[in-house]
Amino acid sequence: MSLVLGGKWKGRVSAATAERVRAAAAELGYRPNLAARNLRLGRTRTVLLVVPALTTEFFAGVYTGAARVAARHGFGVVLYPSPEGIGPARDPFASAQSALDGVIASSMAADALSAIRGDRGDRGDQLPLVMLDSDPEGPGTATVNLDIADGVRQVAEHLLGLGHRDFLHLAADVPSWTFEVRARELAARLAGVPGTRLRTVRSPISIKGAEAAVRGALEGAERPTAVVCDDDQLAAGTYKAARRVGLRIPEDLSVTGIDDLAVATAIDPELTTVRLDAELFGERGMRALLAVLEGEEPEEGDIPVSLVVRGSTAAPGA
Amino acid sequence: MSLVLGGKWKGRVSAATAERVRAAAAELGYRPNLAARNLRLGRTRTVLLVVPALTTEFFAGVYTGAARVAARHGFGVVLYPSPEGIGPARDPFASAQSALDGVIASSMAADALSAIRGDRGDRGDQLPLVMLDSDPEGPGTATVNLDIADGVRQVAEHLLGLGHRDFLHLAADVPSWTFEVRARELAARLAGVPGTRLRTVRSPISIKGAEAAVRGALEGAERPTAVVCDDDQLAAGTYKAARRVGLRIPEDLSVTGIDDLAVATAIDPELTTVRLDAELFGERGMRALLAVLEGEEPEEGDIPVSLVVRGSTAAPGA
DNA sequence: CTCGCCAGGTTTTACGTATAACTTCCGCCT
DNA sequence: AGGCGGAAGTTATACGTAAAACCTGGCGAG
Repeated sequence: MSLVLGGKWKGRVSAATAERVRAAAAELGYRPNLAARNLRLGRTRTVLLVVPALTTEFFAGVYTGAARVAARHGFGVVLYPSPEGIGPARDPFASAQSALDGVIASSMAADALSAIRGDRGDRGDQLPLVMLDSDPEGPGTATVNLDIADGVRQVAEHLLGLGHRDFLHLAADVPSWTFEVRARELAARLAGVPGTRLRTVRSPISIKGAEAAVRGALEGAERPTAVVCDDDQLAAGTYKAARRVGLRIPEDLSVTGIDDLAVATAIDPELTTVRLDAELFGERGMRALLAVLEGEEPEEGDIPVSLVVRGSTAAPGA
Repeated sequence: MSLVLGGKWKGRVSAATAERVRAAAAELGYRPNLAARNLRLGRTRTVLLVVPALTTEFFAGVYTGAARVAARHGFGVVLYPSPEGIGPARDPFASAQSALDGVIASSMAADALSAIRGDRGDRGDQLPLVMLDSDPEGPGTATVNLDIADGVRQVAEHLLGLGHRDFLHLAADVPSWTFEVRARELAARLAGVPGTRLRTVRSPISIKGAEAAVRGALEGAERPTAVVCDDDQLAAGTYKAARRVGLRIPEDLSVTGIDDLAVATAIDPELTTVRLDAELFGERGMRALLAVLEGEEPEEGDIPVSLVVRGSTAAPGA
């Protein structure tokens, strides 16, 4: 019976019988029991996606992309949002280990990741692990990254081209490789231009937090002419702070973001930002994991990003 | 061995032996095999959450709340975003049926729901189903609702109190009980006040869509003084349309939303809206499902909502 | 002193699947 | 005609757990 549905009955069962079996299965409404199948096969066709928080469009997009590819291959994707979202579920990774074929994890889920690493360190079992947005030299069977460095370079290029020289980097206060890259790349690109100035302010990723964090830097004569934000939410907070201190965007202050979330076009003026294809990111992550499971080489190369120029950037003092 | 870890070894195994077993299990790094356990017990401690799309903060919050309660009871939550997000995965519900203990479904996931209903109709197996935001008289073992009617009533009250009489209802063009309630309740509340006018415009739930849909209604002398939106995203679109036609908010036009998403405070002025506690919604949904599984009666009563008055509403012609 | 009972421990079975191993039957070649 | 090979079909086994069923030995009561 499993032969027929499994599809590999050539030379084992006659075509007529196969058809009879199919008819009978349909008649009785037969559905294979997943638990039994998983037990027998020793694999579950389920992967774990570890994300920092689901409450952001970005990771919702990553999930959607990963789930789409997964479904195409008969896989399912379960989520492991970081503990602060779910509460103190002790070691859900370890307890679910036998129910997983692999893991995809964002480097932004640092806390969850350390739990995983700890567990894997204790014992020998190596569950395939694909890291997203993470140091290629770091842990993980494979790494899939967005070409954030290129995005930051494009932002710097754009602002320099408009004539800006006094920059403020509104950085996400989250310890993650992807944010290190943004800071490093921005500094590197600006270092080549004489007469530029680059200051940095850190903020948690939220509109309110960014507004509070950046406000002081926008007051007084020493204020920058352009604010480069690690994220669209930080940019939205910058809008609010600018309004508070009486600065017009883009006339008095240029602002850029990264992500191209819905909020980027909800605010006025619409935000110049770097578009990240979250769904493609998820797809690539899942494809990489599938490749690892098949024993193949994962696709190489970072995922390209693109600068979307909107109304929040202009020449300084325009 | 399973006895000790199961916790019900009183009168079966001596305390000393239980301790020895525990020590040995820890030593060997023993982890129970989930597939085998599920097969043996005939239940999986996994529930399916059916949502229209994950790319919205709201359902991300619902998931977070549901997952939190689930984790506390040793349950996991897997997602079934509607097909358009995932692609044509045939009948994932049916195929995963044996791997589920129950289902929580939003009425907004109409397409996915019909698949579920169809499958359940064919056969006798009744998987516990908790409906969210849905007609209490409709299908489902239990129903958990937000008190949207009360929220709409508060919005109407607030605007009437400010002196508004000419209303536009920007309605979500999604066939769902929750949106029917909003329309019905708004009309009912306004029907009691002489001299009021209520028009309706429909729009898909997106900023761009709303901007295009509402723009025409804001031009000309016949324009309303207040726009009541089914959702914060629709409100954000209304902001953009208002700006296009040169209307100031709130001086020329009052706008209200529902949800209290991040976008509500990102836009300027901040949006007067009805706060829905998405996480609590998810928690209640999960608790109801757990109650059903335990054979108990689910908690009664709608979840209260609250009007958050911000800067987008004022007296007409202020 | 013997029987019975019960705490404490060991063996057995079933869950539903996938597949290896085994049986049966028929036709064809030598 | 005998046997041999392969197609078609049948039976057996293992996956790892939970729990029922089944042993065992010691102690108290009659």
